[in-house]
Amino acid sequence: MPLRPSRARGLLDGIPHRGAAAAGYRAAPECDGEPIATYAGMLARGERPDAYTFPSLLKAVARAPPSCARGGGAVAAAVHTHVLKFGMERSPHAASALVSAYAAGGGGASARALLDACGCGMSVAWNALISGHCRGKRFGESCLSFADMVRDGVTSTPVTYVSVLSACGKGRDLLLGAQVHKRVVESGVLPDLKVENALVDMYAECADMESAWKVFDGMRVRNVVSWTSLVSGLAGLGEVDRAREVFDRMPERDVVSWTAIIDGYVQAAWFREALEMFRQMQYSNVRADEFTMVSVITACAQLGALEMGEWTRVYMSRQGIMMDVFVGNALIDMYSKCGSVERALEVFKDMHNRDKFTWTAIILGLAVNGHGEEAIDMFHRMIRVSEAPDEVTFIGVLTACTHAGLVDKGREFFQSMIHSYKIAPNVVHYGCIIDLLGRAGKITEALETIDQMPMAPNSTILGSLLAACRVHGNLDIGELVAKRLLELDPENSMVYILLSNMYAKSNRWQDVRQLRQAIMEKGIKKEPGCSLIEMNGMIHEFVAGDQSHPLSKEIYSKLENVIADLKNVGYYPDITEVFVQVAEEEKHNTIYWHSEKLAIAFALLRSEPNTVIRIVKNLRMCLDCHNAIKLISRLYGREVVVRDRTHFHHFRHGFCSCKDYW
DNA sequence: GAATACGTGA
Repeated sequence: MPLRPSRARGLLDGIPHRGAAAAGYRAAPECDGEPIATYAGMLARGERPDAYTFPSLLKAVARAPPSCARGGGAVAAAVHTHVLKFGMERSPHAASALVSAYAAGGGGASARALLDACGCGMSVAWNALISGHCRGKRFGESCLSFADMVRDGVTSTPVTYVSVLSACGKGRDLLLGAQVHKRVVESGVLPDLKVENALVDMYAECADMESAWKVFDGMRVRNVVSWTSLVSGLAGLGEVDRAREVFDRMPERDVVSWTAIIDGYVQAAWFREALEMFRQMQYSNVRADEFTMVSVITACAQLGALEMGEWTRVYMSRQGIMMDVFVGNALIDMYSKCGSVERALEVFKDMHNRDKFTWTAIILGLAVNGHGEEAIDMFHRMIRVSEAPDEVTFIGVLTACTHAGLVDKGREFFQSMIHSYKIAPNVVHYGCIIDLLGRAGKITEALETIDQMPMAPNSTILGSLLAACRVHGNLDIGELVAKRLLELDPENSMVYILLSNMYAKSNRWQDVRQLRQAIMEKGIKKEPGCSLIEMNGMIHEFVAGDQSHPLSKEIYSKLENVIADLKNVGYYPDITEVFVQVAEEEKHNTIYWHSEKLAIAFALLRSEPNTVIRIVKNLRMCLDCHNAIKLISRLYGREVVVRDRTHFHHFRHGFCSCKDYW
């Protein structure tokens, strides 16, 4: 095992002769470069570091951006060089810190070698190994290290238990967690607040709430951490209501508890509740931090709440909250999901540290907003800076090919993903390929691909092929796909809508009637359409036919005027996708009152002229709304962005970015 | 004064 650090890259090279800044280490704004500069200054003054210097230095560089040193524990190695230079390798303090840093940075072998060599303060060094692996997200390694420690007969301390329990929880290893619990009880370290908290958290992370409560109830002393573990455990199980009850019962709440409940709402897709909790948090005198803001920005993204998303940046600068890589990534995603690629790109360009999430977010953002070629360029840039793409990155790349109509390129990327990057395609990747082929009109090939997939197609895949059949007028395969789709998902009202649309297009009115009959008989209900629009920081929700908005009267009369205007330029309502069994005239009303039309009427009433109208819809847009909005964008000179369940529609000058394919 | 518990992103 190498005890000498292998090629340490950059981080502390040149110290003490030059300052830290000249040493190839340029602290990014969110990265605290202070301790390194301090260390450099110390050496420059001829002072010798002592046993405590290196642990604090390592703590500081643990937060260094990955671009400074990547993999294999290079950061640890850089510091290791200095430790050796000053002959401090026998210091248990320095050695333990190094073990931890090596393990965290992926230098498991070096960490182990160092541990075996240092021999003193055994428990602490083992603890460092276990927790280091945990910090590096290698939970299995962490657990194995604990097993080795036990086998070597090294005494476990409370810190050992806390570290290994944390690894069990994060690695979802309930079996080992329960075994450690037994040892904890036998060891006699209880009662110990931190160990008990680690137990509660381990059980909560492993979704065993019963055991978590049992430990919690048995605790003589509890603190905010004990409570927060329960809150996040419940939230993680999707039981956000119960999480909220526990949250409300907590004797005190800190920023972590608040973030846990806010994020719980986000994970449960209760985005408005998440924002409401954030509002309450501001009243509670607990300051938000980067973690909180990531959840808040995510909620804004999902709601399409661009104004509020923008406001978070003002808020963060006022509150002194750093824009770290997590926040930056969340912002990129938020702008993308609000249909504002330009702003997403601005954030991307301003980011000093980027990781694979950053690249993936911008690739996806460009791709779904119809900038396929630029997305592919980004992918190549990502490869050039040696950031390794993963399966999500390829979803972005394949989506980009779909949007740019690059069938062959998409196929190439799919192959290179499998063979060069050794990523096994999942059902989503196949979905992209089906979409790619379907969109290009290669319906037969798409169907063949579905049948050759190593997994069963889901309703998304079949649905995308059905949509392709509609656009390309392939009724034969369309009927086939619809049948398979209904076997999979009998309540799927979209199937009937698309199929009926195709029948109508081929003048098969008898089939249209039969389809309608079938729907009536089966009692299939269409999920109500719902559109969100943000206005002056408020999120307004419209459901089809909904009259609950305070300005309802004005909105409906505005809508009537708009429809009259549209009819003057040749609009005629398209009711081929209307399924309720009512008179023709009422069918017209049904589509006039679709939620996105109400939202647009509201926007035309209340928003500033020339501003972009942004709507988020829960379902696929209907044909009629798509036609109507194209005309509205031309007639009123307004840009409209609609994000529906699967696509972005950027309407400008009478055209839609989806080129009528969705 | 080394190792330790709760909440982040595509």
